[in-house]
Amino acid sequence: MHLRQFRYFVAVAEEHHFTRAAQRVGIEQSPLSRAIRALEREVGVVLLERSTRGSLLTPAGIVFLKHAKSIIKSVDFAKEATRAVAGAKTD
Amino acid sequence: MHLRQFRYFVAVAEEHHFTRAAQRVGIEQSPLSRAIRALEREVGVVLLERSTRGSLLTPAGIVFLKHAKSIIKSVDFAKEATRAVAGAKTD
DNA sequence: AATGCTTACGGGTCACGTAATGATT
DNA sequence: AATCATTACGTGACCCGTAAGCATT
Repeated sequence: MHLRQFRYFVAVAEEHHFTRAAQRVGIEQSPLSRAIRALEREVGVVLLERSTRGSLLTPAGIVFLKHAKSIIKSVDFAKEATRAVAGAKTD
Repeated sequence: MHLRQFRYFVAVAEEHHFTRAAQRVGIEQSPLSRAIRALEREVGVVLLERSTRGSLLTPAGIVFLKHAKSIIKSVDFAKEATRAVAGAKTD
């Protein structure tokens, strides 16, 4: 499970649209579609309801989105906090 | 940043020893060493103090360890919660 | 036909294992 | 010499982009 997948999923969830989400994260629709499928496979749950007019979150997807955003923030914060400690030591 | 790296790091941090940590996570010392180095490079901080008798956490490593464990738990919980919602729907 | 997502294929990067090397006791 | 960690090298898996395909409006 790569953190990249979390960011990809958040983008699709917020855009309701693979094409726009792909532009937002800087890749093409095709690899984005695969990445989301892989994520769904890993979690074992369908997170998005695809249609010809875009993609909406399933109830499970809504739950996962909340967690995913929180985890991304946690990771960023972990890095910052760790750097702060190291910086405080070396400075 | 792969979540695997978090698990690897926790193993080394808790074992104070690359060889034992490698056994614990099911890979060899060599790739484990590289993975930890890559993690340190990505965070931009030295997390472990290596020696011939093992490896101990730096102050920054101690901080990162706490966050890493928390994040791993969060990810596991996110999956469980998401599955629970999906399960509740289909059952 | 147009839009949106998915599958097929080829190429580059990444992660692993084995083996050799470096460093400290 | 023994122990612990780090490069060196080759192989298999993974991720991306391009292109073709399928479904719905």
